[in-house]
Amino acid sequence: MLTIGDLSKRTGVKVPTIRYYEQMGLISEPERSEGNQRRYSKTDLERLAFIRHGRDLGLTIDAIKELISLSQHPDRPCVGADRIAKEHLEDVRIKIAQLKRLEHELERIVSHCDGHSIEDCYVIRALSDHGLCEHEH
Amino acid sequence: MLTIGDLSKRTGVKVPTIRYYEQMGLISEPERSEGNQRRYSKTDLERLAFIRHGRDLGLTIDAIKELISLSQHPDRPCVGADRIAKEHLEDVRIKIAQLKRLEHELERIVSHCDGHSIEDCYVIRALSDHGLCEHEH
DNA sequence: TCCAATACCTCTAGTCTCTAGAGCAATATA
DNA sequence: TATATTGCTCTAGAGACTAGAGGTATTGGA
Repeated sequence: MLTIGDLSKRTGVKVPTIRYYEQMGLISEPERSEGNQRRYSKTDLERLAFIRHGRDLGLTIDAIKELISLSQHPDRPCVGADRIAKEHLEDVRIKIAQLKRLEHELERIVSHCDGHSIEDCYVIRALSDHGLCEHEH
Repeated sequence: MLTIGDLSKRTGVKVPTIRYYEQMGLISEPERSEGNQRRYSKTDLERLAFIRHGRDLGLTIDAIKELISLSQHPDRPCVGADRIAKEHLEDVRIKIAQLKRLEHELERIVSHCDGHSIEDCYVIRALSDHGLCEHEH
């Protein structure tokens, strides 16, 4: 039996976050000690590690909830889980593309800056005038 | 004189968002019509376009505030503005690198999925067992 | 065994950047 | 003039936590 602090240390999920996950229905309400403190089993530890891992990969709470519910029906085909992962992959790729355009734009802006007065500052001017940008964004 | 709706159409910033920016002190309180409706000048339009542009580039409200206050002292050197842009560029690069690792991980997870039962689903297994990942994350 | 330190409890509110809705007033158009 | 559209304020909600107040349990050392 682990205390919430133990669980936190082992998974790297902060204590208030664990309670938050419980509230959101991601983990079930654990047993309690006589003094009303949460006591966790090894199963709870695994579940939380799963959640942590999903969050690290950028999945939303809802996506993780769905995966958990899928994983509780081991007989069904796993197309659902596959779909969630694929959709997320697509989102990640779009985000990368966006950020790359942004990187480009910022590089251009920064490289034009000569460090003199604000009046001529390319950073300020570029922000004021979209026309100075290379791409739409 | 522009109404808030005109301003919204011209800048692409939604009406409630404009009011929110006013509340946050990003734009000054505009004049009002006799019936208490906001009326904006061309200067307000430029300021809002500046903010919009900054937000599109991913700058925080605070960073934009700082840039605005810098731009109001045109005699000072622009190292401040330059620093803000450079720091942000660095953040963007870090984010891109993170997302790329993630993309890689997700690709691997998805490609292993055979579409059969959950029991053998690589998506679920990968989330349950960090050891199946290639990198730390 | 007692005391202090630490960890835990609940509850509320705050973070950030908006977005949505209720209920009502002003303005524009036919 | 009647109606449609747009505007107003205020409050609450989104997502995923985080922080703090005020109090209780548990643990380790003297």
